[in-house]
Amino acid sequence: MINDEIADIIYKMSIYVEMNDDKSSFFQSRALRKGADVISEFPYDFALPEWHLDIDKLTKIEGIGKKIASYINEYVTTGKISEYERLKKESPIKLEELLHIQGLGPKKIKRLYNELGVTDIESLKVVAKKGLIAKLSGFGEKSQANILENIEFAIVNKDRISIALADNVIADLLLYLKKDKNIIQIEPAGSYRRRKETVGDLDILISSKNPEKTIKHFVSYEKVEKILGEGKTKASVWLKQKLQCDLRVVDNKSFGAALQYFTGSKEHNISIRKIAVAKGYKLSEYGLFNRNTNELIESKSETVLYNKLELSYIEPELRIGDDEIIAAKNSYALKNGKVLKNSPTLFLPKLVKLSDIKKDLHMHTVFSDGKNTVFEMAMAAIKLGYSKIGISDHIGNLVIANPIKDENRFKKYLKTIREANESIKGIEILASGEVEVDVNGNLEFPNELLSQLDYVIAGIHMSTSMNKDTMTKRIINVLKNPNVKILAHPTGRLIGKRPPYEFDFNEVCKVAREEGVALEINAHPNRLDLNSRLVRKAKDLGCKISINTDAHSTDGLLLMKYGIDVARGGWITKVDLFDL
DNA sequence: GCCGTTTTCGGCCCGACTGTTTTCAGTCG
Repeated sequence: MINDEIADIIYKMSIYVEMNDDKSSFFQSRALRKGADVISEFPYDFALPEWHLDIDKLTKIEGIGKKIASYINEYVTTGKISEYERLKKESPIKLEELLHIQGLGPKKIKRLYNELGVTDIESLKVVAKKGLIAKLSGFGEKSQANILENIEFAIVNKDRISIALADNVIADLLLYLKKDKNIIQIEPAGSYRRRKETVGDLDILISSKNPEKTIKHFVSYEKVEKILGEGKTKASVWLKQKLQCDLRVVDNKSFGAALQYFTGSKEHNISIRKIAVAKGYKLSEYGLFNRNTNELIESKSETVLYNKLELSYIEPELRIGDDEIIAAKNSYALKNGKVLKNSPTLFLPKLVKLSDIKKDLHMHTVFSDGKNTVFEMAMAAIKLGYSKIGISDHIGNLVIANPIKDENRFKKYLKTIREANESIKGIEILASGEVEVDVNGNLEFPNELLSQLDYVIAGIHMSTSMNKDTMTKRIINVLKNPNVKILAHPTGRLIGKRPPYEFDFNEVCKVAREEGVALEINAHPNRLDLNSRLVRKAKDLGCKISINTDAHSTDGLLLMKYGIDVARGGWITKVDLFDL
């Protein structure tokens, strides 16, 4: 999303500003940094005209004033922020390069420049090797050695990783951590707990009978490549899986408050803390306190904490600092018989769970590019407790996917599925196909034949870089095909690899609702398409959502949980799901 | 640079850790 690009630039601007020593620069820098945080967590895409063109609307966002609003507008319309270009050009220092080095911030970088002429990693290396850094006041041998060590370390890229990869890393780490018998409670927090599609680092919260021993145990994990910090209550390490992991140990009686605090999002927490303040409380990771007497009110569980603030419990996936808090307020009031002002319509949803899922309508077999047979897929689905699956091999001209292209193969395909359905008990096997959509929005296979299937999934894989209008028409046209019941991975994005294609999402949702076509959440962790934000929008526009794995093997069926994560982030309940 | 039922000037979040000093500034989340 363009928001991340803007946030990144404004964050860098904050650093350039912070290099000035005066007090006003310090606060200016902090405001910029806060703005960058807000932008990166903001749930709507600033590329949408209703956002970046409307300066008044932008400045209503907490933390965004006139200046930052104009930066957003400028970046979306011109692709750059001239103030940033100016700051960068006028600075003799390759700041962005040097900031990658752990332990170097704006202040130290500035002193290294003023006193030793350091402008980039290369010149830093030279003065460090000469031993000049150790001689500076405030620096020392240790600092110099760390800088040299961290220069090598800075080369490693620190990209966000997919939630699926994070799941693997965490599973192994938790297994190890739990060997420490001092641990009372242990829970991953942060964006991992909020089930974001990618995570930048891992946060783990622990309560322990012996915090220091638990920390020692943590940093001794065999997959720790480097200890970044180690204290009495927290430690940070860099894992061999190229991921930072922060561990925090708290007193068991503050576990709930700490879990709430470390789960975030930052924006959500800021809103929650404001409510606390308005009610005469103070909220921190140590608990909810009476603001005047400092008396502890509650800290054991998240639920009671939210309830004390007259909010219903908010599921982590919803904690983005948007309207979930209003919904929680309304839900709480309704449940507790309080008078609701202005007859609100927004309440917290009862989110869909993995155990609610009893079918998967998008999967491939050996008929196209899948690894397993219809029989094997069906058996795997029975194991998962499903009552229904839809076999949906590629049909059309998508050559790389070994598609079904001719009538003979199509008939054989259909016959195989029908026979499997007859012979395999305990599950209903539907015949479908992921049919390629041509540039005009027609299916690449005769409709008379496709109508013999139970339903068709329309899938766009080719000619994806057309302009917005043409793409919108293309999608709408295919939605109007009476055989089509599901639109596969609607935006075509591949996380971190390919941006979504451009089309009018509102218009597509409108037609999808009219035509009774469900929009897919493709549960593959590389796709997660639609994303949570669009799912919420589709739901609000009355569309049904179909969560499918697009499995190409029996193992692929297990990825359903990632689709559920997205659905939950998009406020999806059981009734919003597509039924067939 | 942002914000405001004590507001348009004068405040701005904070706690843990590190490395340096010996009480603290800088960094990080």
